[in-house]
Amino acid sequence: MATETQRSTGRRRNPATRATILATAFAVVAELGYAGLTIEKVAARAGVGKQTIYRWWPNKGALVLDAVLERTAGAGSDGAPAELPDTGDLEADLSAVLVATVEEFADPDFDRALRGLTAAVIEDAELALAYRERLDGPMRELKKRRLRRAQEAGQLDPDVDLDLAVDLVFAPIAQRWTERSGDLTPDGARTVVRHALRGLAAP
Amino acid sequence: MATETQRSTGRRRNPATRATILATAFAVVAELGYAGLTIEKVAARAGVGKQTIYRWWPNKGALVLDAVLERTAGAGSDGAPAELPDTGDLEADLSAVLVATVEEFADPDFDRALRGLTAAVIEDAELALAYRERLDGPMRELKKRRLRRAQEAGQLDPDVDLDLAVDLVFAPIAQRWTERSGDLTPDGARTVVRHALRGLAAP
Amino acid sequence: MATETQRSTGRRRNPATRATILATAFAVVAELGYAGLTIEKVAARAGVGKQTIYRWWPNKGALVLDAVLERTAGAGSDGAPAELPDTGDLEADLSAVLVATVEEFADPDFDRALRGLTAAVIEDAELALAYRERLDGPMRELKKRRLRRAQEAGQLDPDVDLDLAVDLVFAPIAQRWTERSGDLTPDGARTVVRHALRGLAAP
Amino acid sequence: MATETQRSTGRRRNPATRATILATAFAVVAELGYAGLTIEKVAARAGVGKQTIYRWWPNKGALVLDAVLERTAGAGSDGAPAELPDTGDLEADLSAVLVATVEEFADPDFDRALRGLTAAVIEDAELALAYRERLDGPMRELKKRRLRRAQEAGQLDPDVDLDLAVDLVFAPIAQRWTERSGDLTPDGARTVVRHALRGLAAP
DNA sequence: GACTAAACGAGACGGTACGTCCTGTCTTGAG
DNA sequence: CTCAAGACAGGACGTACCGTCTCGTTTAGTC
Repeated sequence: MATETQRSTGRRRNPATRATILATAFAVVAELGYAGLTIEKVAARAGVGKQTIYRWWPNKGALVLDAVLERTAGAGSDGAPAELPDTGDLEADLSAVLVATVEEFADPDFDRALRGLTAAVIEDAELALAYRERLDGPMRELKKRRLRRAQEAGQLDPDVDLDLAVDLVFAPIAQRWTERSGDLTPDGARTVVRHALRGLAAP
Repeated sequence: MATETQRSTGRRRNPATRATILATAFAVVAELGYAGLTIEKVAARAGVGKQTIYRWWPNKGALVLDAVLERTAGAGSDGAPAELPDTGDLEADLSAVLVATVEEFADPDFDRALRGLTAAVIEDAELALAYRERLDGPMRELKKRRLRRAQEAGQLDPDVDLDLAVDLVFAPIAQRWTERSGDLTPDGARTVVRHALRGLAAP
Repeated sequence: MATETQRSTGRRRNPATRATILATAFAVVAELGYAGLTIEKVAARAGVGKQTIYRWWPNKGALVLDAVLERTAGAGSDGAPAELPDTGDLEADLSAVLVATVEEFADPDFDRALRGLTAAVIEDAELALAYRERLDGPMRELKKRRLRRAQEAGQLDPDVDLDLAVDLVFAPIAQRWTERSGDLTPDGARTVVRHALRGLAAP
Repeated sequence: MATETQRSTGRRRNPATRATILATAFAVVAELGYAGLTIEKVAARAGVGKQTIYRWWPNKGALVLDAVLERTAGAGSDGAPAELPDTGDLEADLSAVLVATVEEFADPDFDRALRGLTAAVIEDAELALAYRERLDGPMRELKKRRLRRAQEAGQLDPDVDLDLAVDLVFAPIAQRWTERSGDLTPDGARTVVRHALRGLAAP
């Protein structure tokens, strides 16, 4: 569902159709949630035959993953941002990123769509792999890059594993979102970053 | 779905039926996952009419929550453990708890059942509330109680919010589980605890 | 469902309950038809337990038969009329009876209730027997009595079978009702009687 | 349920499926009666999805009507007989037709199927209309045609309405069948015809 | 007056069927 | 070869009733 190979002959895949389907899928999952999303509904709303969806996506999860990817990639003018901010102040930079995330969660459409995708990912190991490779992975790479620079600057414990560092900084807020538990505010985010970084600081 | 008020007359609810349904629901979600769980399947396997399930649980999510609760409550002899270990060594105590969690995740049945419940919780706000009150809440209370004692003993920053502390210690491992990302090993758990506590320590 | 033997001891059957159930059953079948009639609905509307209905009637058909019987019996002041009119003018007398029948069919409640009963009777041989014995039979006896007097007075072919005579006079209108085919008017009824009697007259 | 308009595109209705469903429906109603007929049972026995039945028939009644029609139409090699017998002897001709009807009633399958249809027709006014137009109507037309020739030949009262004539001849036997009352024998049929014709004869 | 037994309301229960929705596949004609 | 349309077998949904089964209460009789 990631890279479709080019067919040699016959009518080619219509990119506009692909875009319509993904936009419709996003809209449906945003409105009705993952459980309420149906291939038939997407096909009907997109004015597309069911087969056209089944031809290119193996299941709901793959479709929603692509739909969310298409939307997040389209956010920046030229796709995803190439780099996290680096002002030299690590705490401020990470706080800014986390605050941005919190603000994204505040958009009901994005919230519901991402909840749908996450629900699918939890149960479907194969989809989880795709999710990590195509959505979470690139973002995590950016985070690690920023943290590596901090580590090289001596702001972080040189022995700490960067994946652990990412988890410590970002997981608490993510979990509050999934479980709708703690407060999901900019201030809450900043407090998390402060303590997480204290735990990762050079001893 | 928790406390049903007593009806004045008529035949009473059969507790054995309730237990059978919950046990069957757990088995089904453990075997087929949340998406593969069907009220019809549970009814058929439990030898019960569908209406008997719909009479007492409004949807799949509520049923699975009760099924998981019934199972975890039944784990200890007298229900849930009243208190987290307190040897005086905070890091060791929390590590023990997190390692136990990691080991629970290793049980495929428990893993799939909990994944099912979590998937439902992510999408259903009402269920999320019940989940927090009945499953997550009591456990979090225990954790906070242990941390409060440490805080009073001067082992933790006296200004830190205990909910934040819980999140910082436990969220990273939880997220690794949902996203099947980082390693879910006892050693990984211990490393998380070490750095999280360093971030929460008295300055 | 007809004659219940007296039990030696214990609480007796409440006749008011019986009446309420039958009245409710009639109302329900009049409103919703036989297919829409439900023991549960009757029980609920009558404010009665389902078991109380099942205790005394084996099925919907028996209940509806009793309900219709109760209603038709209650029509006359002292129950069913003991005799058909006998003015000496056979054609006029039979026309009067048939016109009365046509007018009964015009009452929507009675129409629907009787349709319900008839639908049940067509499929249920046992109920058909009870229907003949308790509803159709007595009425047919009255008709035959009137025709016998006419036959003895030489107004009818002495060789004609009286059951055949009843069928010839009354079946055409009955069939128009069941099939909603020909016109169900007093004039139509009178025309049927005229030709039927011509076919039964002494040669 | 009679004439489906042609759709512009998409897969066409499979006529073999239609035939299988109708044959199965006839078999089921013949075996279990109308009350015992279930869309689910028909679907299962026919190896067909329920939706395929609901797509083309709005309810049990319409299905059974089509099933009976398909069967009776398929009786003759080229469908229904185009004309009633006409030997010049009206009484003999009508007797032959009625005797044939009585013999059809003797076939248990046909009897139960037709009882099912009739039960549905009694309660459902819309179905009754379809029944008259598609089953009863054509047959009645044939009967009227035969009677009209007799009327023109001076064998019948020139003033008598032909619909009344049909009712007088055929309703008595039909009613005996529905109510399982009088005898349903060839001799009984002949006696009915004799007296009915006497009542319709030229004065 | 206490005891016994059935009638009665209420409603849980194992089932069956309803009519609808969706799945994933297949077929048809148009492009 | 793609695509929109839509038929198809299958299966689950959540609801409505079925007829049976407790329950606790009420009402007669019998002792």
